[in-house]
Amino acid sequence: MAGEVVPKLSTLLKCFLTSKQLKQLHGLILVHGLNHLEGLVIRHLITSPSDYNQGIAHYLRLILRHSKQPDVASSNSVIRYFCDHGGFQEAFAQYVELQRSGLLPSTFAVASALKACARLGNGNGGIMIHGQVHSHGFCGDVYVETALLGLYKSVNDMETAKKVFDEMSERNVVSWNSMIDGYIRSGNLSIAEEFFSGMPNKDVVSWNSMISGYSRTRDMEKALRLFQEMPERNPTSWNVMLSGYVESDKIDLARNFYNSMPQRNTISCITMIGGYSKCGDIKSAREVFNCMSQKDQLLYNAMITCYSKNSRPKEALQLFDKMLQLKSNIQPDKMTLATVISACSQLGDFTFGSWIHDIYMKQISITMDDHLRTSLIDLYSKHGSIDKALKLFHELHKKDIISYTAMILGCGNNGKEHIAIQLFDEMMESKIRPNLVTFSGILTALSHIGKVEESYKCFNSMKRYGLVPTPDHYSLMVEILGRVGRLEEAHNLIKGMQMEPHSGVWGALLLGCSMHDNVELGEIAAKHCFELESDSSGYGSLLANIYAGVGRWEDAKRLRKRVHEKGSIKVPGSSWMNHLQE
DNA sequence: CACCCGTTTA
Repeated sequence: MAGEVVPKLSTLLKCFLTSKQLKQLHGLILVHGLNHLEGLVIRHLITSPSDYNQGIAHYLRLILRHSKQPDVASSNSVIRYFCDHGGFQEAFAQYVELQRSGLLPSTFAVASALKACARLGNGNGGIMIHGQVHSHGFCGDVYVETALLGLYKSVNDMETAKKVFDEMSERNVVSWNSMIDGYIRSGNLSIAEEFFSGMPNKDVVSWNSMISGYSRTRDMEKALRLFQEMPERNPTSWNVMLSGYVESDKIDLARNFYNSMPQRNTISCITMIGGYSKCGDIKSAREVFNCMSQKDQLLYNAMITCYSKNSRPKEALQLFDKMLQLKSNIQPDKMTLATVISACSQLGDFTFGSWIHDIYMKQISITMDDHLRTSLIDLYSKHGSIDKALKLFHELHKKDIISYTAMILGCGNNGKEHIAIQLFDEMMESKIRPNLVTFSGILTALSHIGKVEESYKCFNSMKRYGLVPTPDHYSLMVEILGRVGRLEEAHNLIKGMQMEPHSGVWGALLLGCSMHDNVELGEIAAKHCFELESDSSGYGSLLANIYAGVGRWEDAKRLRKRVHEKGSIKVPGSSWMNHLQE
């Protein structure tokens, strides 16, 4: 029977089969006891042009795990297939399984597993494989050794990478390029230069890496010189230059360069969108987006992020909607959803945000990761579901500055100030550097519980982290001082500011004055608020309250009338301004 | 086996 089936099966497998059809076919193979044909099915799966996805990965692992005769060749090819298609977790897991069943991996499988570890940041897994490399006698294989070098480079251990490099019996251009990339990423541009000039044969990647090194240090003159000198360019060369201009905030130069490019791919387009997003030019970003005829998921992600980052959550959600409506079968991924959840938080659309968490993620089988958790922490915090947010926070695999900050803010705004302080201390102990947003969060928490001296300590410590307090931080300090009635001190703090205070700073002082019926400083604060803000009705009411509080009913009445009539108070021509300017 | 893009916090 097998004699007949094999040619038929081979013919069949040459056709395009959906993964569902393949599963049915595989079922038939098992039913007829033709287990030796499983290898054929696997080979078809990993060479078929259809996209790699979790389903196929899962299915392949299932076949390998349950096949009667262990098939080393298939296992090895599958590891390589996973790795080449970004399934690093699966590649590593499959390698471990192969190892466990006592089979000998091929050099390609070892190299792939090492690459997978490098990409996953799984240093320990990689080091484990390194040990096995010795016992299997794979040392001397340039692919394996270069992958090993890549592993140490990816965990920022250039010392060991260099050791591997020095001990290699044979080096190829990739080994050299990997070293150059490693030194550039660790900020050792001069060592990278040495390797670059010392290597026997440079290829386009070597040149591109060096250009990206100069781009990173904002040295666009050197980058351009190298770009002009290089013997041949590929699309990456152009894109590296482009991202250099964007990174150094030279958006006009970037645009010129973009226009002069011989060909533009999705990456060029995403880079431009990112550049425009950074300088708030949403319109130009959208134009670039629209120009691209073939839009993929990454492009959508970039544009949705642009909207979200620039406080346009409505547009972000609209574009997300459009992305889903398309017939072109673009699936959102973790990154899309993290951004969309952030847009929901900004809008206060808790219903949609939690629907994504509770239902949609399961529907499209997207698993939770730390980025998603962080955006959900923010969503739940803003909705007041602080316990849910805390639960997510404790489920994080790696707490970073963003997640700590989101949680500190959430606690500070939901009556859990002491947890906020605790988290802040915990964060400092784990040597995570706070940023400006973190300080906004912790100062908010301290403000709510009236901790003046702690706030000062906190505020003054910003310098130590190379942070310059923004007007928002001054606002918080003024609010804290104002709350306890230290208004003169708050005023002095504002006067000592190195930058122009915005209306929020004076507004905080005005609020403090209204709580303590301080007319004198209240008028000064109000005056600044009216100058800085076109809609001053809120400030006007506050000042009116102060007048009323000290019994100046006429002034209060007159001011309230103006607020009521105009909704805003123009500085010149106000009858009571004369009084203020005395 | 190497180079370029997109994820989360006020």
